[in-house]
Amino acid sequence: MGRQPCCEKVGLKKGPWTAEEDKKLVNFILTNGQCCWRAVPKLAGLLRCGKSCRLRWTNYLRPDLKRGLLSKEEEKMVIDLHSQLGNRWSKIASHLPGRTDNEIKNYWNTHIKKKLRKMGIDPMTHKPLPSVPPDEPPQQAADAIDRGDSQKLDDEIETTTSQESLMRDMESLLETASATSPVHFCTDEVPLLQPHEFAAPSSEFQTPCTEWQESAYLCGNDLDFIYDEWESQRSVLEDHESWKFELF
DNA sequence: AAGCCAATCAACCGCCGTGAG
DNA sequence: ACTCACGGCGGTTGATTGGCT
Repeated sequence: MGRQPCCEKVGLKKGPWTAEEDKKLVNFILTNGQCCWRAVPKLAGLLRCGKSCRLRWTNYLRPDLKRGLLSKEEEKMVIDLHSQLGNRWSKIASHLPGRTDNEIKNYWNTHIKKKLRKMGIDPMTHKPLPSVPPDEPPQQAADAIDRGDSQKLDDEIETTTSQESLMRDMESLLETASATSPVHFCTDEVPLLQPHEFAAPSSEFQTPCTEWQESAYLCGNDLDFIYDEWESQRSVLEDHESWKFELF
């Protein structure tokens, strides 16, 4: 006997969210806060699975989300945390305010993984990849020799040399990150947020709102209404304990 | 201009841990 | 102790976009 589906799938909409659906979801959550996700679509008038609503909110509509590529510092932190935690994206994301696990996972798979490999570092173990012995040129360089392609050969040598120096850079970078990171824990011991860490003073509470317009712009949808809603209902939110918990 | 391919990222799927009954 | 529903997580998929030929 299999598990019951999380919701009735018949007649539910799938695929990309429309601006109209976003509007409904945001309006509902701003008015009611986050309650039982299973009930959200019904109450908000959405033909979506509760899970889908939660995902849309946490990964895209939440007003405290940052947008755009990760900064150098964030990237360093992700690499460092990944070396300690592995693919525990939500744990990694919890150390990067405004970033979601999905975003970090995607960024890792599309950018960092590639970058580390290029530098001769195994992205899973964070150790040097099994390399070709120094006296044996890499295959591409060997091919260049075979073809007598001196320019290509120069390029390969240049690449190999810069890979070595990049790898040294990365090693020292990781050491620095480990030494300076405020995060100190072993693999199975992830610190929980203390109450003072998420109960933000009211001045900080406004920070997400200042970024909201830009987020709306960057995500391409017409989300000005969300910003307006957010502003107009902020006083309500400030009294809402669950919101404080979720946002900070 | 058109077709192809790779990169990107939002969204989905299915499993797992947890807590209530 | 057990079952079940729920939220959360990580892996994967697929639509879209941009670059190249």
